[in-house]
Amino acid sequence: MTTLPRRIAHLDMDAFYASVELLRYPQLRGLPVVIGGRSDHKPVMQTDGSLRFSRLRDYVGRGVVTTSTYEARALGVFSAMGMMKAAQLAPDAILLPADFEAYRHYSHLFKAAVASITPQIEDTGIDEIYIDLSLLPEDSLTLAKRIKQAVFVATGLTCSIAITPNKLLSKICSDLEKPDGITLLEMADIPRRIWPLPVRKISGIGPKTEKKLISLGIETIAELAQAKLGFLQTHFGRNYSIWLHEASRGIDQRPVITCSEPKSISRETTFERNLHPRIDRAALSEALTHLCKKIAQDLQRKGYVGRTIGIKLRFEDFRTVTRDTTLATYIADDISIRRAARECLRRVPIEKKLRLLGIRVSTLSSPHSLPQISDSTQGELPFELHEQN
DNA sequence: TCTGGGGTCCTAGGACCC
DNA sequence: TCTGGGGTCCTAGGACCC
Repeated sequence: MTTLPRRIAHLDMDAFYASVELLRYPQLRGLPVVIGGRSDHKPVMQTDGSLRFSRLRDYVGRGVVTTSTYEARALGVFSAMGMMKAAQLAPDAILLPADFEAYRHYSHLFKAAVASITPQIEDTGIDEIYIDLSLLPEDSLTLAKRIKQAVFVATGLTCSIAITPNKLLSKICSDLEKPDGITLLEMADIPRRIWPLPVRKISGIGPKTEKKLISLGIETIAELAQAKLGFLQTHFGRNYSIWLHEASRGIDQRPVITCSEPKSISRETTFERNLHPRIDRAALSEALTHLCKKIAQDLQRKGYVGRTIGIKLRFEDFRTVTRDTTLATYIADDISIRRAARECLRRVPIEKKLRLLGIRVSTLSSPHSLPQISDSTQGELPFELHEQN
């Protein structure tokens, strides 16, 4: 029996957060708009009933750009850029705070629209999914158009879709015709369409690896494909080298994963100003308490308990340290989380000011799916034996 | 340009067990 | 005991993704 080539789609919403904001504020269409920063720059209603929007030039403080419209991108403003730099490049751009509740709402809408066509969907983020189309009868172009139409009808938003034999290629290709694009690609197209691209276009090659590859004289995916596996292995780990070698040839056997459980739940906060471990002790303690309460709510809302509690600290020089501890029992309440986090904190020597504090809960389990204890030991082991106080 | 917040996966060493 | 080898769990850090 021969196996048919797979047909995997990657669907990526176009400038998702910014586009959702434009649905709400259509008067901003065509203008450079930037989403990000703190949430104290919401539009203000004027006495004449019109809205007054903040401008990027008015922004002061920490924060990065979350998303920008294509008009703002044309001015050089991209995701993850510091707000202060963005303000220099586009001082007149409209500034809006991120509204994740609204984005999650539209995320549900577009995913439900695709699910009405096929349930073979892998969730990979708020604004993107993979879809396994292998078993559908229609040709790829018809499917791409149908999916885009369903998404537009459900949300009023456009997306870009690529359909190729695997996730790696579709992920690269959904970006090639943005916005509102359709890209179809087969293995035979790789030399012409994939190899000329810079290595960074491969999802999994980040800034560090890109820099290292360039220093080795490898800038394009074609040059990566020409590199001998043995050569790569002298500069990268064994597994990563094999992956680089295969990725450059468009090889990727990963399946579309239609359901998965979270591995960790975390909350972190960057302070408005760096906090001194002793002088600002009260503020730090308050931040810790707040994070623990939030994460306890998250766990409860999502129906998880966890037994590994970790902290993350970032110092003013940006050095980051983590500590975690695994308990004998699963917990989900803020008091227990805080107690474990405090123990972790005591193991870090803090000699610099702090800019970030984070809390993470991992080794998760759903309370109803906890390993059952046999009747004879119920109520004895392991829960009470190791109860922490 | 001093760089957010929520995640995943990988590596590597040590403890501990058989 | 001058010594083995595999498996699992725990911890810390790093790269990467959206």
